[in-house]
Amino acid sequence: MVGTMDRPPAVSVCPTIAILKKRADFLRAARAKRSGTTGFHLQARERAAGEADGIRVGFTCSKKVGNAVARNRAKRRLRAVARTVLPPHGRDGWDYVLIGRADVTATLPFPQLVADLERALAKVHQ
RNA sequence: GCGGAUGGCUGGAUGGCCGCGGCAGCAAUGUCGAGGAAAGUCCGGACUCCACAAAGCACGGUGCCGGGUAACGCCCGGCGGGGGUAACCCUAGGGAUAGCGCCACAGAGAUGAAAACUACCUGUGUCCGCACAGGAAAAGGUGAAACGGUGGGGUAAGAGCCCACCGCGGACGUGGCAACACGGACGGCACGGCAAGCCCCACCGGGAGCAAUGCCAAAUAGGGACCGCGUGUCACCUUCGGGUGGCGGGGAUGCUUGACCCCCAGCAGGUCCGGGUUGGCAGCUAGAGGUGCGUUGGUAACAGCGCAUCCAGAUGAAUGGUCAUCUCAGGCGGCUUUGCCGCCUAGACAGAAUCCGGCUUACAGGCUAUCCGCGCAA
Repeated sequence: MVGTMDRPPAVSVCPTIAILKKRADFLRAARAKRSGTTGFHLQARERAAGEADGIRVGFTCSKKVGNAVARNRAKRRLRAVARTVLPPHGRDGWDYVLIGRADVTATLPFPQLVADLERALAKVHQ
């Protein structure tokens, strides 16, 4: 099992991770870089100076994902993936938005989701 | 044992590692954290704001009877009707002499009855084929329904014309709180169905909803346009400023009438446009509370009392992610074959959003109680 448990200790590299709550932030992120994977979509944006500190992340699961149970489950898995991957791989000063997809976000093996996010981050950071 | 009927319960378990929200705490930490339907948003309430004398009309809902409840369209018990061998199930089930409307097709005729054709009887005529007049409403044919049915008497032929039984209506009596049930003098039989077509009757109902509502902060404007009312009148008092009363006008959130009340030079009210915020706090979770046990009343729903116990409050929205083991169901394989082991797959419906009581709908699998029919055994 690769991505599961042996993460580096979240000390030096790890800035605080905040949750996006404002609709405006989501809209701004949607106009920036994006990258699709099998399990989800990633949107990422480097904030202007002085906007906020740390890494910020938001999650979106529309009605297309399914009923309330399916949406919640997809969102929770995305949250778990973000918590695993972002501390080592995310960049300070960026906003990330993870968008769930119908069926696959809830059913794909967890290690694959982790690998997907790592790859997608590398892509948008270019 | 097989088949069936009606309820009730459950809705995977345990443990690592990593997390989230509320509360308490300086902190460490502690503690609590989705459902039987949280769902659909279909009823009923609590709560909040607005409106509110009252009456009438309109509109909407409910609709056998009795009870339960904060209330209900819910629940319990009973009655009528229908289905089933039975357990049991289904049932919008007030009024058709208040009125209107409808009853297709077929049929002569579809609702106060009227009776055409074939057929029946009598009379007259007759070219012996039948025609005309009258009687009758039994038989035939249509239809879901044709104004009682069967048998007998009776008659020219017939007919409730008469009689018996059945059906129908039914004064009255008995039982029941009632719906209703049972009996039934009498009536020769008239009085069809549809009210889930309008309607009538009885009862109930003000409107909008937690994005209700209240407070705070910030920011911008410190606005523009339009509408509506309008400088009443009389009497009395007066310190001459004004005050009181009557008349008149205006004001009622479905409409009309309208008691009381309020207003009638205030610089206020209403509508629209433009601009800003789309933040925080309260409401916000303990209430007609749930559950269990006991007890009292009641057939029951339920109510009273006692004890114990439990009680999420998020707001881009917490209550989880992942791994393992076990459990349960199915499949495959193996073996030491009433069983055991291994591997694989599957574990439903579904996520609180102010809170309660219901209803409806969805649901893998499992457990359980009572009852009925058949078969076998005794």
